[in-house]
Amino acid sequence: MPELPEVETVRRGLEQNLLGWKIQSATQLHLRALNPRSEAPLHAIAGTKILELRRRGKFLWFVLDREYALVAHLGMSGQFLINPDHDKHTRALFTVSRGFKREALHFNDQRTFGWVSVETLHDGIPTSAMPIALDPFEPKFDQEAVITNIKGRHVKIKTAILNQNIVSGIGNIYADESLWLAKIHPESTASALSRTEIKRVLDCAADVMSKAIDVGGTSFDELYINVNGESGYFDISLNAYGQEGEPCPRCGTQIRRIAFANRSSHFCPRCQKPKVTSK
DNA sequence: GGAAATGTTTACCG
DNA sequence: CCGGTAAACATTTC
Repeated sequence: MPELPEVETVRRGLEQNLLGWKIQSATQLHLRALNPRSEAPLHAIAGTKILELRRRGKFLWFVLDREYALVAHLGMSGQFLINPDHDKHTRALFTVSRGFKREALHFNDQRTFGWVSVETLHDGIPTSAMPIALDPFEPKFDQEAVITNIKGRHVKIKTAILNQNIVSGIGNIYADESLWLAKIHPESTASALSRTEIKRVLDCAADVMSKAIDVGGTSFDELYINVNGESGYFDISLNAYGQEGEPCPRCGTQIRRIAFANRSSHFCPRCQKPKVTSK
């Protein structure tokens, strides 16, 4: 469940189910399941208690009653499942307990781009998330600074908002949805946009992701589900992403799909006119 | 068989 | 060194 709203959905699910629980065992089952930059083997967190579940952008971590935190990035297909009825693609396995209760927490990941790691915290942030920018929902998110940063770049606006070092949490779905809502063409040059337009994109991103969180994120299939296996419902609210050929909900013009960085961009050719400068 | 899929890292270039 | 771009990573499905 990969973008900010899906990661937040997982964070809430873990929080509701496992806060205060003890991690009895932590086992790595796949070579790539542990981030190479992990500061300790996975079993180093055995015996710890889960105090807090935190998130920045797409990074998720368990605060424990020990020096180390359990950090996770879901990549393209990672998921946390509590007592699933299958072992499909389980890359790491945790046994958790509270009193006499005992449950299995699976980290599953079909495409193995996701990972877990054991890391120290620095001012509350794990080492691997240090270079990651704040996401739009953090109280200290400095929108003015982000606008200035984006305005100074000679890249497509979509590239800028996907850059996790500028603003974190936005992925391909919510980038397309944010730009559609803001009426900005994904290939517009960032520096060619006004501060007002860039602000609109950021405001729309927060708006879209907030609404997605409210309904449990976007689930197209079984790959993107909550810790209890439930799907999110935001897919029915998508206006641009995956809507090629469908009428734009605003003006009726057919949504167009174009290639973008080994993937796709979806936009309304009438509502979203490109604003481009060569250099 | 080719293309595409909700992500990040790395090498490479000017 | 910097900013920017493109390929690579792995697996599955259409």
